[in-house]
Amino acid sequence: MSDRPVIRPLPAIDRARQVTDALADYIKSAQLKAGDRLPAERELMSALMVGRSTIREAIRHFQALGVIETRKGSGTYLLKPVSKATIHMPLSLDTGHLREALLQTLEVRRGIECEACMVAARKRTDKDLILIEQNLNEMERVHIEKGTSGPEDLAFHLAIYDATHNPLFRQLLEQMRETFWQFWEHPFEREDFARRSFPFHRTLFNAIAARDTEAAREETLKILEVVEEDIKEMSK
Amino acid sequence: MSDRPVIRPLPAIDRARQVTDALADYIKSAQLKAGDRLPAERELMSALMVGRSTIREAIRHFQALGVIETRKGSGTYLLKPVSKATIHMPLSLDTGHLREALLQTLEVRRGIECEACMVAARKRTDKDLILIEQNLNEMERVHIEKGTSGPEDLAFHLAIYDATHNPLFRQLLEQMRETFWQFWEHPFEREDFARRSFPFHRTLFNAIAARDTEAAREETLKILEVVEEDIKEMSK
DNA sequence: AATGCTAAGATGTCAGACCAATTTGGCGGG
DNA sequence: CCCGCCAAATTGGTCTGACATCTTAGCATT
Repeated sequence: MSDRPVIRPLPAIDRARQVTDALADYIKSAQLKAGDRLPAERELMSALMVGRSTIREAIRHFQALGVIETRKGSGTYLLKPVSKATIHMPLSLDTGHLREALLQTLEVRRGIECEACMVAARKRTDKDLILIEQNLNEMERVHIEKGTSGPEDLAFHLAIYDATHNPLFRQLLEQMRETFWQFWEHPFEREDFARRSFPFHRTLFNAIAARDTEAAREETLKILEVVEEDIKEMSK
Repeated sequence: MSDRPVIRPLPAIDRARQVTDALADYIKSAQLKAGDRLPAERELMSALMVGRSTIREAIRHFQALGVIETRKGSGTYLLKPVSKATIHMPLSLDTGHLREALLQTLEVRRGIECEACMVAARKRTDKDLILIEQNLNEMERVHIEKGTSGPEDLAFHLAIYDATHNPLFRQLLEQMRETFWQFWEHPFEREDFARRSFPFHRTLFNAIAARDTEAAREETLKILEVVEEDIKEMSK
């Protein structure tokens, strides 16, 4: 019984890829931001003229990649904007204990973080420098006031990453932080974690301001050494 | 109306997570290696007592993470052994053009690669050193004989990554290479790509042999500088 | 023994139904 | 008029069954 030729001539290969691409394209074209809600599965289904299971498998794909999140009864939400051209690079880390995973990740982070600060020292514009200093001042203010500074510390480092004018640094380092926040026993939030690294933030800023790449590397290493010691201490 | 208590008492939360965990556990317990075939969907279905769609969504999850691969009509195959405890860290990279992506990635790679070589210089055992030198000798032999050495060059660097005793270095750097091999116009394989970096491989080895971390960093930087110049030249 | 064909088995997709959680809107009481 | 409660609509989660398509292996023919 001839289903006549084809309204949808695409059965060629890989409908799944087509759907993930279509989803990514929609996200891009609709200018969706993190937190925005995506169309319901049944809407996508009729819009793309594919079965619901196909839609769901595409959603699961992005879910695994940390791009979207589903909330039962509510909808699916965007976590990180993507496009069809986005390159996904999933890493799998196998270690015995969490402590080991943390330290190994820190070792890699040391390489990336040092390079980021060196590049920032070389490529930063005056505007970048102003932003970094603002975040540093805010961080120091909060630190002195409350004795600790979680979000402000992060903001300071992110400002440095942005000063590299290479988005990969921010994406990589931010994602590494996030991943371990998931596995961390949140309630810990030790008030004194990495507190000893506090003074090196100002010296790191000075190095970047002076465009002194080697000094920037030195100061970054000092900060990370404190982090390493504290991780070893806490997870003992 | 009592469906009586429960054959499957688990509807609690997250059946999907349960299935991915079950799959990961099976992979671990069955000692599956890369390339091995997993049970058919319908087998898993009856074994775990869940619907086929649930199984498929779990498979799609691992597929997105690069853990398994499905071949229509054949089966699903394991790419990277995992366990329930495996930490997955998906990275998403957004860049404009390929040239830009290559250079930005290289910038990050410089950080990681330098750190890897420095750590290798510090932590390498004598056995690691022997392996590295074997790969170096083979690479030099092929290079002199054929004028180029793609796989042998890779093997040399992988041996260095392994000498760090931190699996993350190998995973990250190998994955970065792989990812761009996908997007590369394969036919390129320019015979002279990075050829000028050839002599620095021996000096890098000497630095690692001498446990001289700073020298290892210097030689690695020289290699990567050649790579950067060649990328700029070729993608012009 | 080599070859070609068929059937079994696998994944890929679609459709329909029901469940459970959330959201929404209307209704009634304050 | 406002607030709170409850029911209906919406939405993701799962199961079942069916069919298509590709792969593989075994069988029969030459």
